[in-house]
Order: sequence, then structure tokens, then C-alpha cells
Amino acid sequence: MPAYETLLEKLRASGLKMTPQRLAILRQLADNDRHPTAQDVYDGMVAEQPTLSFATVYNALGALAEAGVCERLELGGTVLRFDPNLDPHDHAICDGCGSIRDVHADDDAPPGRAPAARAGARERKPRELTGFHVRRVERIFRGLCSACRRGGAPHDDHQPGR
Amino acid sequence: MPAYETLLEKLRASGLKMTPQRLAILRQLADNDRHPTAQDVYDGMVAEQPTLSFATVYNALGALAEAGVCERLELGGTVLRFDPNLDPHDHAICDGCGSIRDVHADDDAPPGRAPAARAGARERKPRELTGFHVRRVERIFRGLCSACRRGGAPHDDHQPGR
DNA sequence: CTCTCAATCGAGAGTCATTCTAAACTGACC
DNA sequence: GGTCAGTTTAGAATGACTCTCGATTGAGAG
Ligand SMILES: [Mn+2]
Ligand SMILES: [Mn+2]
Ligand SMILES: [Zn+2]
Ligand SMILES: [Zn+2]
Repeated sequence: MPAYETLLEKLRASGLKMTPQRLAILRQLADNDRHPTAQDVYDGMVAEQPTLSFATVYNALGALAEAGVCERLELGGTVLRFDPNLDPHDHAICDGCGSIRDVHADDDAPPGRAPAARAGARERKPRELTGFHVRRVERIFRGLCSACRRGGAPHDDHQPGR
Repeated sequence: MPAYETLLEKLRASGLKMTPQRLAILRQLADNDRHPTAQDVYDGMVAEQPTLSFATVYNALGALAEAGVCERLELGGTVLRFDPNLDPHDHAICDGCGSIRDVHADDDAPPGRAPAARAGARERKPRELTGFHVRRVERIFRGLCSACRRGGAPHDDHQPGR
């Protein structure tokens, strides 16, 4: 989860204009591992940017994603999410509360593979797939977070999906 | 890709009513590996079911999915897709034409793993992930299909996504 | 067969996330 | 201080789905 300075540097390098709205968005994304929606980002901004338009948040987030400052995530469900963490990684989504957690290949044993065989895990390059040229691979783990496994559906950080 | 008879049997076993609309949907799904949208299914039905309502297609597909006759796929993008193939498998989505291909763990070497280590590939059981109970794993390969790798964007079977 | 009723269907309105449109703004450069 | 591209804004538009509710209809009972 990149710090504000890091994101700022990327924005500067991208050639995009440094507007107050975009800087405020960077502040929202800095050190944020919660995969916020456009709504989340907007909510965190209206206080200091009272005239902010919703469309601006979408525009800016889209521009930042295209510039390689953050990533658009379409993890199923109806809402778009944004991730400042550009390291290749997977996501664990809780069916109970909808929370999304990063899963790095190193942290946890990938499913379908014996923990012993975890040798060349770091590898993430595109490869061939019988006539299909793979550019990137997305993996989603669905299940229950530790909190939801106890109580039925406690805090409910995110929307539980419809 | 299950045959009509197979789907019919599952529907019968589910306890759901066997209505003409649902049978027509089964006919659409039988031996279909194209992961059709509700629109696709509807389009294939209006000819023989002229009074068909769009909502009915959604209702019926939803009911069939819940009954375990087919599966709802949310592969990003804006549209819901349906898959009669219930074997655990992954999907390769072409960035060019939007076509979706099944990828079975046996067919192609999973990325991030040396082909030699393909031993216990069949394994697909839920497992622990440091505090997260994994119920199922989804994997999406994004890239270019063989057709799109040549010409820029030729036939365009599906919508290229926005 | 005929009856009965919960399950299902159909039409249209409603929802919601996202995108588009067009006008106003901003700031760098001449 | 004028010009212009890039941005922001409000609000309208889009599109995929979901809901509502009255009408219809399978499927088991008799
Ligand atoms: Mn992430
Ligand atoms: Mn499939
Ligand atoms: Zn949870
Ligand atoms: Zn293609």
C-alpha cells in the first residue's frame, strides 16, 4: 500500500495535471488497503472539497488508473473498486461482509498446490495457453473472513452483495 | 458442456416447475460453451416464445442457478453470464473480442507453476488462508485469443467491454 | 377430466452504478 | 489579457438488472 509521496510521484511522472481534486484522491488512496469504491473515495473528500462532483471522482480515478497510479478492480458484484497497490496480488472476498483482503502469493499457500511445492511462486509473467496469449491473471478467493465465521454477519464493512 | 437431457434431469430433480420457458432456456444452454448473457438467451428464444418477457429470462436463469442447473458468472464488465458447465474450471477472456473460453486445469499448464510440477492438479477443495475460510476460487486469464492476435479486432463475437 | 392454488409469467416501472454532455473554469504560454 | 487544452461541474442519459403486481398456468388432488 503505497504512501502519499509515492502516488504523488507517479502522478507527477504521468504528465497529468496536478489538480486539487486529484491530490485529494491520492490522499484517499494512500496507505489504503480497503479497495474503496468511487463512492467511498467521494465520501472521504466532500468534507474538504464541498463542491466536488461525483463525475469528477470517476473521471479522476479513471485517469489515474490509465496513468498507472492505481488499478480498476472489477471483482464481480455491481461496483467498481480501486486499488493503489500495483504489485501483482490476488484478493480474498468475504461472502458475509463483502470485505476484500489482499493475498500475496508469498503469504499464503495458493490453493490447488501442496505447501511444499511453493518453489517458484513469484513467477507472474504472461504465457501461452494453447492459442491464447495470457496478459494477466486474476484470482479471487471467496469464503468467510474470521469475523464473519463467528457471528452470522456482524459489522458489515462493505455491502454484502445483493 | 452438458446435453439437454442432463440439464432436464437436473431441473426435474430440483423441484422447480417445468414450464415451457424454462425448457426453452435449457435448450439454449445445452451444449453451449459460449457463456451467454441473459440477452443472448432471450434472443435465442423470442422466435419460438414470442410473448417472452425479459424479466422471465432473468427470473428463470436465476432460479436455475440457485437450483444448481447452471452457474451465474460475474466476470467483470457490466453483464452477467451463465454457464451450464458446473465442473470446476477457469476462464480465458479475450481483451480484443470479449470471447470467453473454458480453461480446465488439465488442458493447459496453470500460470505461475512449472509444467513439471503439475502433479496434484485436480485438487480444488476449500482451504484455510490465514484466518480466511476459502469456499471457492475463481481464476480469470485475460489476454488475446488466436484470432485477435492476428487482425486488430476481427469478428467481434461478444462486446469488447468498455 | 376438472378443480385448486402456489409457482410462475409478463409488462412496465424502478434502481443504481457508471458514463455522457455541454457549459464554465483554470492555468500555462504567447 | 487572449488563446487553448485539459479539467471540473451538474445534471441528464444509459444500461443491466430487479421489483411489483395482476394474470396465467403447471401439477397434484379428487
Ligand atoms: Mn488489492
Ligand atoms: Mn465456463
Ligand atoms: Zn466477513
Ligand atoms: Zn479475441
